Amino acid sequence: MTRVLVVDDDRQLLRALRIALAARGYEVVLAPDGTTGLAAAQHTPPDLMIVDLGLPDLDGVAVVQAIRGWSSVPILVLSARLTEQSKIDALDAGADDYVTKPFGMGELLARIRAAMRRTTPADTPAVVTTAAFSVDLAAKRAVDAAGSEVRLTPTEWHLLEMLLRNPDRLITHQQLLQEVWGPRYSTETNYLRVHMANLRRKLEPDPSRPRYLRTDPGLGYRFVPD
Amino acid sequence: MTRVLVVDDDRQLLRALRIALAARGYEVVLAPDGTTGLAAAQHTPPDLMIVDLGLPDLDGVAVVQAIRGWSSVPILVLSARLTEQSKIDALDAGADDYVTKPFGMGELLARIRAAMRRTTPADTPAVVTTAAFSVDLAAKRAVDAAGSEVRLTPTEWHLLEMLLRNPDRLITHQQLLQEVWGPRYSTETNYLRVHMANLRRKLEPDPSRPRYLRTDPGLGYRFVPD
DNA sequence: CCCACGCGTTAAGAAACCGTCAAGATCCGC
DNA sequence: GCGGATCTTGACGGTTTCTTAACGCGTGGG
Repeated sequence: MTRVLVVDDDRQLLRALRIALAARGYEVVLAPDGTTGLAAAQHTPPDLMIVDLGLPDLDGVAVVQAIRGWSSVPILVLSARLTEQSKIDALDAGADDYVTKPFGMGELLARIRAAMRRTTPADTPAVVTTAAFSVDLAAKRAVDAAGSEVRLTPTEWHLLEMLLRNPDRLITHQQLLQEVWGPRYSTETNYLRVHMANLRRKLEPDPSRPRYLRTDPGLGYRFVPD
Repeated sequence: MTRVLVVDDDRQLLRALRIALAARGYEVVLAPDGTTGLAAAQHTPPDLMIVDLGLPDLDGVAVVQAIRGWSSVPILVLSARLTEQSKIDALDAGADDYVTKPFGMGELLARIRAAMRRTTPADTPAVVTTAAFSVDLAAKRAVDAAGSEVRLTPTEWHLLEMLLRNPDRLITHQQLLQEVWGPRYSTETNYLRVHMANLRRKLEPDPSRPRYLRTDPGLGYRFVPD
C-alpha cells in the first residue's frame, strides 16, 4: 500500500486529508510539525510526502532540504504564501511540486497521482533473506536456498508480507484475517491453517517442523529470522 | 544541451519563453499548434515539453495523451483555465505539472528545474537484449532473433517499456493500467490480457508458453531476462 | 482412558482469472 | 471519404487459486 506522510499544523486540513487519502486506499501518517515529520520519515519511510511551508517549529524548506539529504521520496509542498520567490526556493530545495492554498482536493489527489506515477524504478529493496529462502517483497519474487524460483499466490504473498515485515513479532489470527480477507472473516481460522501450510510447503526446509513460520498455539503466527 | 519544446499559440509568450530559456542555456524548439508540436516531438525528441491547454487545433490534453502513447518525457502544462477539473484531466492524462496563467517566469523555470531533476539520474539502459529479441527503447525499435524488425503499436510500446525497465520485478495490473491507460481504468484487466497476448505473439519464441513476458496469476506481469 | 480442541494435511468443487479469438468501433494517413 | 491499422469489447474454454469439508494427530483436562 502507498504510504503518504502529511506534515502540517492545521488540524482541520490534516483531518480532511486523512479522510480523502484513506478513502483512495492510501496509508496515511500525520505529523503536526517539522521535527515530528522528520522523525516519522525516518521511522516509517513514506512513498510520498506532503509538507506545509508554514510549520510552527521549522521552515518547510528546511524540512525539504533535510529529507533530500538522504531520500528521494517525492515531496509535495503546500503553502498559503503567494510570493513567487517562496515557490522557487521550495522547488529548488528539492520539492517536486508546489500547491497554493486554498486548493481543491481533486487537484491535490491528481498531483499526488502524477508524482507517484514517476517513481516506479527499483527504489526499495525490501529483501528478507534466511538460510532457507530469500524474499523480495517489492519485486514479489521468492527464491529457495538452491536459487530456484518459488511461485506464491496473491493470498500467500499477502500473508507472508505481514509476517516478514514484523520479524519476531506475534501476529494474531485476527490481525492476519482482517488484513488479508477483511473484517468479516475474523473467525475463519481455517483459511489461515490452509494457506500457512501452503507457505510452509513452499518455503520451509522441513514443512512439518516449521523453522521460520512458527505457530503460537491459540494466538497466531510469527516469522523468526535466523 | 537540454532541449525544450514549447507548444503554444501565444506569440508574445513564445517569444518571452524563448529568450528566458535560451538565456539559461536551454535549446528551444517552438510550435504554434498541437499538430506541429506532435510532429516536432517525434522529429527532434525534446528533454522536456511545455504545452498550452488552449491550442487552436487540438486540445492540450489530447496532445499530452498522444505524447504519452510513446514517450515519458516530462510535460509541463500551461493554462488560463481556472476549473479544477481541467487540472485533474491534464495531470491524469500524463502531465507532470500544471501552471496557471499568469505565472512568473522564475516560478516556471524553477518548475522546469524540478521536472528535469527527476528524470536525469535514473537513466536506464536504452537497449534490452535477449536470445529471442532486442529492443531499443530510445529509438523505439525492436528486432527478433533473426534480425528482422518487429512492428509494435503505441500501446504495446508503453506496456513493454514498463516491463523492460524493471527486469525480474513484478508490475501489478494496477500499475500497468494506471501508467498506460490512466487512473480511471484500473479495473480493465481485459485490456492487459489482449495487449500482452499481442506482445507475446510478436516477441516470444513460443507465445503460448511465455519465456520472457511472464504472468503472475492474480498479481500482474514481469519481464524475466535470460 | 477417553474426549474435546486446535492444528496440520489433503482433496474436491467453486470461483476467479487468464489466453484466445473475432467482431465492431475508432483513429489515422491518403 | 476510403482503407488500413489500432484499440475496445464481449464471449468462450482452460487453468490457477480459493474455499470448504473431512480426517488424523497430539495435547491437556475430565
